[in-house]
Amino acid sequence: MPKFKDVSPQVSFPEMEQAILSFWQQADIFGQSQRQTANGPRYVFYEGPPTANGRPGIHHVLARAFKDIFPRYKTMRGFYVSRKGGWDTHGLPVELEVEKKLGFSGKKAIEEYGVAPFIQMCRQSVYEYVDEWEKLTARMGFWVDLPTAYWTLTNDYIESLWWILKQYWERGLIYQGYKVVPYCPRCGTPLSSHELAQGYQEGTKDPSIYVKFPLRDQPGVYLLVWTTTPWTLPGNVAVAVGEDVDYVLVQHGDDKLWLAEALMGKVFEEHAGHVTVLRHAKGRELLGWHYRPLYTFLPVTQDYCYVISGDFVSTEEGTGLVHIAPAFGADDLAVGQKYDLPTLMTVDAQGRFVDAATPWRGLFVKDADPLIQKELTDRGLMFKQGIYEHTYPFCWRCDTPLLYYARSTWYIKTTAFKDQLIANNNRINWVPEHIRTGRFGEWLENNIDWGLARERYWGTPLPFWICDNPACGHQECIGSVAELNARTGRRFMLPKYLAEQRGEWPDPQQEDAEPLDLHRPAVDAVTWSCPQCGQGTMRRVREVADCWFDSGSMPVAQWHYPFENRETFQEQFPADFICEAVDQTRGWFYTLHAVSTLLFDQPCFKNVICLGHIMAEDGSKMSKSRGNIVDPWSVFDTQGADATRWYMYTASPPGNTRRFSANLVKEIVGKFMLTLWNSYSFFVTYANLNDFDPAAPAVPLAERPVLDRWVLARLNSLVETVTAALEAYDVTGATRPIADFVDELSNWYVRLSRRRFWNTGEEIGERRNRETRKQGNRETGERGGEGEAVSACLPVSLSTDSLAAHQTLYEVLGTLSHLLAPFTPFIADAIYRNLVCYARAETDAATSVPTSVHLSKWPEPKAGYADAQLVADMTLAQRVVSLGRAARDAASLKLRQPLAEAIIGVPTAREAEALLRLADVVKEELNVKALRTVTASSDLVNVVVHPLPKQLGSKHGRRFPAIRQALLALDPLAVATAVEANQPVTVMVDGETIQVLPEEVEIRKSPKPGLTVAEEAGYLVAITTALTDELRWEGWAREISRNIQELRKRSGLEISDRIRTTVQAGPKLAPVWQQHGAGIAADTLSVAFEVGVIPNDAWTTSLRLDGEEVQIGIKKA
RNA sequence: GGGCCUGUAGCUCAGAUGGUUAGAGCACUGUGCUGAUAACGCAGGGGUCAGUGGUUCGAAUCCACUCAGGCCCA
Repeated sequence: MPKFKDVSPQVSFPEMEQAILSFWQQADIFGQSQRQTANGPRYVFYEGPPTANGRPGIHHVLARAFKDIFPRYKTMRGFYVSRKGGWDTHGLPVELEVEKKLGFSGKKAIEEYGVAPFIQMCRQSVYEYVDEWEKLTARMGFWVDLPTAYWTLTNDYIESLWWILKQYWERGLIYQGYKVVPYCPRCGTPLSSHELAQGYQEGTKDPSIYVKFPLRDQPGVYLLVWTTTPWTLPGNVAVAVGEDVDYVLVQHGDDKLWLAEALMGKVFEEHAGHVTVLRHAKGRELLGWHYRPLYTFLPVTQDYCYVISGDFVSTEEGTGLVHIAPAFGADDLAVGQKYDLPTLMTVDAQGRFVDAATPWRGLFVKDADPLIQKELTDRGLMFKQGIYEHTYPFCWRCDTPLLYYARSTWYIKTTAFKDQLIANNNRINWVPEHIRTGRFGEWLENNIDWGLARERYWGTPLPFWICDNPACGHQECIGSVAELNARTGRRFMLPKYLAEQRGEWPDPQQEDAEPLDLHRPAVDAVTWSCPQCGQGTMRRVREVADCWFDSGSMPVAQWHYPFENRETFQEQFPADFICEAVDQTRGWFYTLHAVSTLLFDQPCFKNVICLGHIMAEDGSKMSKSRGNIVDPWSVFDTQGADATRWYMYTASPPGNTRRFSANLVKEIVGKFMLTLWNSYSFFVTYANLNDFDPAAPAVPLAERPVLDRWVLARLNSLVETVTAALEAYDVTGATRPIADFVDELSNWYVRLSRRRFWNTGEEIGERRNRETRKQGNRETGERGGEGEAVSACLPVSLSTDSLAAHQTLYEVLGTLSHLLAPFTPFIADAIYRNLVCYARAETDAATSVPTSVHLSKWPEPKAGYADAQLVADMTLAQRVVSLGRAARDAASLKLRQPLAEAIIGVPTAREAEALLRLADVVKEELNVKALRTVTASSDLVNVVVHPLPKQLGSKHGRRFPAIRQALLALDPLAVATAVEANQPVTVMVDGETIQVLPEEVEIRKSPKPGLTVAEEAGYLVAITTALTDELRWEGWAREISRNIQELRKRSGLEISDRIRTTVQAGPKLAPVWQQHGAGIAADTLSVAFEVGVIPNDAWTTSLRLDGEEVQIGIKKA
């Protein structure tokens, strides 16, 4: 007879996981799972590429844990899921890391060092932690195809990006415009947001000036405008107001001034009493009013200098009228683009006024501030001036105040696709849902063109070449190496990634070809003479692409589309599922969406899980400086990867931030992992003892006891629930029910069914089993006695009842292993491989059972198992049992002592009936001989009428309190009797007759004094406390059994060891031996049970029962 | 400064479309059960449901504002 591998309840999950890992590796289970589904329908997952120039942290484990679920699940449903890995390699963080290593600060140092060696170091730095990433990925059981991963730095990848840009270029979607960046005039370089964050200084003093802008068509009327940067005024092109802000026109001296009403007090604090309000107006009434430009240094062709609307206008400070200079502010530039206003570049790259700004030409802008203030005062346009203290950014290197400053740059015209972006977004299933209209939707609504260029080194070079003849300026976009060859007449060849890595390029096959790395500086050296003017040279622009463009293009570029893999690309686009943390909404999620919408007018992904961030256990941010980082390895090594994953799935909904610590994972081990493991270990122990054969014919469902049918009904609805939740990408909805099920499996099903597993073919457990067995047989009889046929072919050692128990638990555990496979892939496979593979492989090599749960099929619900009524009834039984235990506890009656009767009161007759159907379970659990339900009129209980607010309140609204009063005023017993008879009750309210239906009130029974009861919300259980001798004897027998078991355990006996038992006690105990001796012997595997003198070499124990000393001795038989 | 999210017991989290006694687990105390369990049961302490105001017969739940934390954009 086949046996399962023995399973100890003591388990080290990390060790178990290591064993499973090496099995997966050696049998290539991941590969097999893909090969066996190769012809299946496609399920597409995109890996959001991490950057491997840092160590993976616990937040990466979070994302990878969620990513892993759906590919595994879909594979089990027969889909082919390719799961190409990916690495993000370009970008400023990499450069900064290398700068730090080299001790550099700033682009000047890089240029002096040399761009070529610099990017070589960048290239090396991105591989630095790849090993560690790969190890962690494998250890946590995230199945992703890393050997074929895409790398954004490969020439193939870059060529695909060039192709995309060329598509955009040809459709006129790429243009040169301005972008406002924080800029250090001394270093001559824009600062990244990282750098910016380092240099904020509080208490910075700047001028605060209020300037009068004269209205063109209303002499003597001015817009009062406030600014802290006088030097930006020559760049002014508009004044913004808030449409819904209240403005006033006030008379001040000879001037009429417009400003926000809310700011009058502040602005006129020195002039209180000298101001008269002439007019009120909403901001929108001012829109379009023109004013006379303060300065006209630069030529302007379009309409400008009028009042526009800006949603950024506040009435916190200033005047509520905001000076707009698109060259010197991001809001300004955005609103300037919206209104097609000119961008007046009055300042040069060193922060000095340009020549056209004649009064201040060549002057550093900050130095010009006082001169401008004086000039405005002289012209009578200065209303007042002062000093303003605020927090302002400075250059972290040289401490120079930064200027917000428009730089020429390249844009992708995403705004032209705003409607499509929004429409496509509405086709995406976002988890959590609010992201679609909230964070992401808002972002799309306020879409601005994508600033594509970065003035850096390590990135995808923009493939734009411009003729250096200023008179010509011819521009071209190159979309492939072939095009580059056509332009230059050279024969460039792109080194392939692997060859690149090994230094094996150029390819000896193509010796005449010229290897070209598409990165800077090599690509910068590729020039040709201008086909347009014939005089200039076509030179590449110096910028590289925003690295978000790299990753956002991965659906195309990971396949080197369209140069290769055209079919694969078609098959693998769009993605069914992606998953990253919320910070990616404006990052990867957006760039994927934008690239795809502009290129194909299609959403790039159909379902997306957007994860919240991980916090430390105390809710603070995890950071190196706080020293509260949790190392994933430390958790994997102590608690295991399954438990870590399970914690992440169940702790909180995916979109929420979640706290994390090894302690919280430990809780999962105790509560979930071990509970499951021990149910499994329990099964294996007894299945082996009893020579259970999984291949034996199944006991028909109808013949299985109610407990079996209950757990199978629960299992069936669990399969439905988990499947439906996974289809909806609801991870919490899939996992929490599994956790609940495991708890009930262990603490209800297994606990109540234990004795059925003790049946080893002798009369073991006979006595205790009688009731359960009887029930099973009774039902068999009712349904036509099929049990006979089944019993006939059973191994002699297993009764039908015991076989049913084994088969039921076997099926439950097997199905559970499948349901758990996507979530906790290790324990799932450990259970599966032992229960399903191990025994079969020995006996029946021909049976083709998949060798891993990850190669097997997702379970289907079995309609025949469904039994909602039974599940509901059992819930009621559990509630009653819980109350019954409380009642016993209150009476200090040990559970081991059988009692005569439990009296149960429930609110409805329907529930009373259900309870009687489950009487055996309840009696067993409460250790009582009989069960009785009581009605409202019973003299054991008082009844309280509880009008149900939900029903009555929603029906009668404001009259509910009066109806409630009226109901409570009636005789409760009369109401209760009516309700139990399903009759309505009539009450009078305000002279009106109102019928209250039975379902609109609840009858709560509460105990009359003197009973040992427990009561909750109208459910009550009372226990009779009187003991007869018979009951007492039975209780003693159980006490003795328990002591013998304890002694067996203490003596180191195996569970299956037989013993010889001798007991020694006074005559008071004689009836116990007479009536229960056989039972005690059976329970304790005693082949001999004697009353007499205890042998010297026996293990012994003693106890007192009702003052009587009982000596017990056992020996191994 | 703006947008989105979060705030319920010491800790982690549940609390359909509002319904009158706000729940579970961990931890703590007592007690019971157990030849599967590192478990489990029962009982106990522990809550101004972040705050204020509103809507309603009725608010943890809906609305407004405020406070705190997170993320993104300025």
